[in-house]
Amino acid sequence: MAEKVTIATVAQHARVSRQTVSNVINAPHIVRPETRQRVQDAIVTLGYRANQAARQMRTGRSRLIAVRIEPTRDGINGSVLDRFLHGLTETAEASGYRVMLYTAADDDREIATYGDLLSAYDLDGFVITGTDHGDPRTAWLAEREIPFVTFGRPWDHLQSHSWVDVDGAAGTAAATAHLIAAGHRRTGFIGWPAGSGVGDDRRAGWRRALVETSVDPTALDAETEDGIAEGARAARELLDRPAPPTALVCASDSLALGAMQTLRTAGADLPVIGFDDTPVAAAVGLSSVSQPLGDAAARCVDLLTDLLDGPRHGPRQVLLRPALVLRHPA
Amino acid sequence: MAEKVTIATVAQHARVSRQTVSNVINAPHIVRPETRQRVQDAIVTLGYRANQAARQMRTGRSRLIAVRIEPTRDGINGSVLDRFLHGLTETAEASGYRVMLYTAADDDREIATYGDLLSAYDLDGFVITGTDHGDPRTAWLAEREIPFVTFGRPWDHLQSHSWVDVDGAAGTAAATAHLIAAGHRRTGFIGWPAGSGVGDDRRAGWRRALVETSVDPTALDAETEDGIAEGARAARELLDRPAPPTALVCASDSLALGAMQTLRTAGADLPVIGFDDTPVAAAVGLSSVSQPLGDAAARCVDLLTDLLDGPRHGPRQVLLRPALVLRHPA
DNA sequence: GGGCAGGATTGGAACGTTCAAGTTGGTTGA
DNA sequence: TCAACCAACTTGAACGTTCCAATCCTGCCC
Repeated sequence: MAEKVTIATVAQHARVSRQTVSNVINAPHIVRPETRQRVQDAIVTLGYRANQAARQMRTGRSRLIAVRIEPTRDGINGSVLDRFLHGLTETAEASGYRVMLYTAADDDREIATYGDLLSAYDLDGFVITGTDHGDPRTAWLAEREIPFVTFGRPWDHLQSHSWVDVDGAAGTAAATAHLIAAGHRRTGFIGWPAGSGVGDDRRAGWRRALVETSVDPTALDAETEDGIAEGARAARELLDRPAPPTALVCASDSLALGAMQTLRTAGADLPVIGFDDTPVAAAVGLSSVSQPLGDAAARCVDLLTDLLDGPRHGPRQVLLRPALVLRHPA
Repeated sequence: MAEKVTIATVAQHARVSRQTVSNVINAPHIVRPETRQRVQDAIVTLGYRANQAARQMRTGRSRLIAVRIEPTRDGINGSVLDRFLHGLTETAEASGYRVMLYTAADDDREIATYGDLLSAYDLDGFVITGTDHGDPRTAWLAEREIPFVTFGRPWDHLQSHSWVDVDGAAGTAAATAHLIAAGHRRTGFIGWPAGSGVGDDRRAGWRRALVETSVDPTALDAETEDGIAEGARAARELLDRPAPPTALVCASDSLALGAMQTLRTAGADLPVIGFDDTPVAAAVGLSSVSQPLGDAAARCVDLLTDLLDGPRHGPRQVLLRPALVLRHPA
């Protein structure tokens, strides 16, 4: 094992003081180019790497950001997190940050974990996913002025903190417009009960697209909880109506998958478009609205590092457009 | 914001020295019970939490373990990582460790990242997934005596380091036995080309189950790369043989899914069992061999903390039995 | 040539913890 | 009676970095 190389080793090797080495690293512009070069050479030669713990103790900053890894929800939608985490880690690395994971069974314990992570590890910031109306977590963080970004809009006060989200309405609108263009004026929708921000948003996009072509959406709308069985049931119910839809847009791939099952057993051949572009959709040839998760993760890191490193400007928001992925059932 | 509470604050409050507080935390048995209680009360009252950075600087240990988050492979099998990570994080927390993520495009860069993580963050250990024959990463770590555990057997020298794995052969054997018990003596297998440790293992289980009932496996075996289309092709090829199988076991859910497609279009109704129990399998009602990922993750952490905290004993190995999840296609 | 401004560099101190080497005070044993 | 010992606790130093204040140059102007 090689000797431990510290800032002092580098200083000695480059015949300068510790502080000058530190300056080369943290404020290169105040060091004379000639000296800077000599120090940089020494750093490379010795393979020096700044010790984060020591830096952290002095500065109080850890260059660490925390993300919660959720106790795998229904599984079918869960795999979304994978891609998001990967994007997050990758972008964070590029900005000199690292990602730390944590879990929590509920909001209260999650908040307790914040305290722990902050005082024990000096965490710099948080990325929060799956926010709800009046989320206690964001309130807690905001109150203490701890930097954080949410992936998902706060549906109550849109401007109060930084967030990144995907424009679900634009996604369902695009899906609906695609079906209308293919001749399906009566495109139905299976979505979640009103009240969830995300669900309402996705329904709104579908509704908008229909209204734009002067079709009344009310008779083509089905509300149900998420799930394959629920989707199947809702599809059956829609087909039994007086003027059934000739195509379907769904708020999730789970619902869409259920709908496809109903259609197959009923021998009906309506096009269905899901939401989230999960692996399942790809596997069964289901068209779906795809969230740009890599981008979303990258923007989350950007907004967070903005809060951490950047000059003091208020919170920022980013709304990304999803893409429509068209497939043909096998 | 509350005043920062350090070990000195606690010491003052409990009328003891810093060191005694430190002892209460790290070596309680050497402190008189009475004093210990007083210190512990002070800790609770003040809400003291040991600063990791300071501890780390002194001890050289970070209580951090690193896991790679992979650049989402084919998606269908990828969602396995989610559950594994969650289990890892949860168990690590219980043992007082935290999980840090990293990415790397290839083995070389992964090794470079090890160096970075070790010298900058003083990482205590690594959990490595997806190991291959003669993996350069494990060699690098072993050479430097850095604690690590792999999820997946090293297929060359089984005893050289700690690992956790799932007994794939037991899984396919159970699946095959189940089908045989249902009357399918000619149970076929679709697996990957010989040479991959995991693939060969899964094939071996199927083969063993057949041989036990005196059926010759050779004519019922198909080799192909992983993928839905490949699975479909292999199934067609198997069905065209002189004595086609009456049931199928597959090395992955992707292959199984492809096989199911072929069977449906061919109007054949053979039972199919996949491997990994991915969300896709659950969605389409595919029976599958389920890996106990939560357990596996927990055991990984156990073995790693064993290496880190425990008394010096050699590497250990854990082989977990997978479970057969039976479903009925919708 | 002496004074001065300002950029470049330096040395001491501090962050919060644990290690190593103490100091106390009480008990044992010859 | 006093050395030796032990348990319980304390004190100073060190980990590697950055902050802060001080010092050293260098060139410029009068």
